Amino acid sequence: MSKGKKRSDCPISCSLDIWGDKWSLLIIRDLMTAKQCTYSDFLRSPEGIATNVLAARLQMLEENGLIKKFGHPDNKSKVLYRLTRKGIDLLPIMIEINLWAEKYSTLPKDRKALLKDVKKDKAGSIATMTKELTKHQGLDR
Amino acid sequence: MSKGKKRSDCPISCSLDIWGDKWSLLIIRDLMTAKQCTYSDFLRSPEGIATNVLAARLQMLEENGLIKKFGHPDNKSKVLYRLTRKGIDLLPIMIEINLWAEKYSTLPKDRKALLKDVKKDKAGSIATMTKELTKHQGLDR
DNA sequence: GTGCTCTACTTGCTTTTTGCAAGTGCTAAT
DNA sequence: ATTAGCACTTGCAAAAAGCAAGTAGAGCAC
Repeated sequence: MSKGKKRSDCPISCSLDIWGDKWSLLIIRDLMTAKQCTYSDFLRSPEGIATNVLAARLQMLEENGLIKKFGHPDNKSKVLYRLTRKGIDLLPIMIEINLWAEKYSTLPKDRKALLKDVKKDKAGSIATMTKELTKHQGLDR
Repeated sequence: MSKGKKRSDCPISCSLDIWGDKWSLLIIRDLMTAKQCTYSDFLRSPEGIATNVLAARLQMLEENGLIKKFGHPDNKSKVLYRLTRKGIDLLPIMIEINLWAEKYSTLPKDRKALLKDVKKDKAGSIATMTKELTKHQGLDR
């Protein structure tokens, strides 16, 4: 993946050039649920990403403006990763993936509860969740 | 990719296990726009998938029930690939990817026109497009 | 029928990417 | 001063992607 240029002008293809691999959306997922993560938070995720692959993905996601690095407020050796607006805007895609997966596979019950609300008012809950993420990343200021 | 088992119970992760690579969604895209494709149709797409990779993806997508093979009505040596319901249901995800890409990159103007309608009434146009696909695959009977 | 073409793949080989284990450099706590 | 935690890097083997060429069956053309 890394620095490959785009394969065509198709929006699907261009999007996949950025985050169309097995790991990128899991990083985004972690950031959407936890709001901010350290490098080792990502490593702790159940899927078990390899550390060198994680480093490569984080760099690519940052280069493409989906995430951003911050220093930890009270620990110089810690780094925090957060979503940018461009990253937050992947939320509708994530929601739809969840809904698709719900229809075609069995998922954990905590996810099911969350999706119940979403299905009642998709646009509304996306707006609410987006706002929450936006605020937490300090992007509203 | 191929036969790997699932990495976790997360719906995002499970979905990516099936179609989370650089090529699968482009195959789905082709089927959504063309309704049915032959092997060589896929090869002709602008991104230029390698023939062995295409064969592997088609097999995986069929094994996972997203697409299905049919014989060509008037030519035994031709094969037609079509979406199943499970594949058609990826439409909302594809739409959201298009919308995201529209916001963050420049896209061809024919796509822009299509998205204009979508933005006016997202749920409505997804329903219409799904119905059209469903009918064309003969899944309504 | 023989030969030629088209279609849907397969095979073999090189290059790139992934996965895994171990290591490095910096910070912070004991 | 030693140890521990964190954010990576490095080296190497295994897997996947990319590329070129080949194969098997169907469908004409003669």
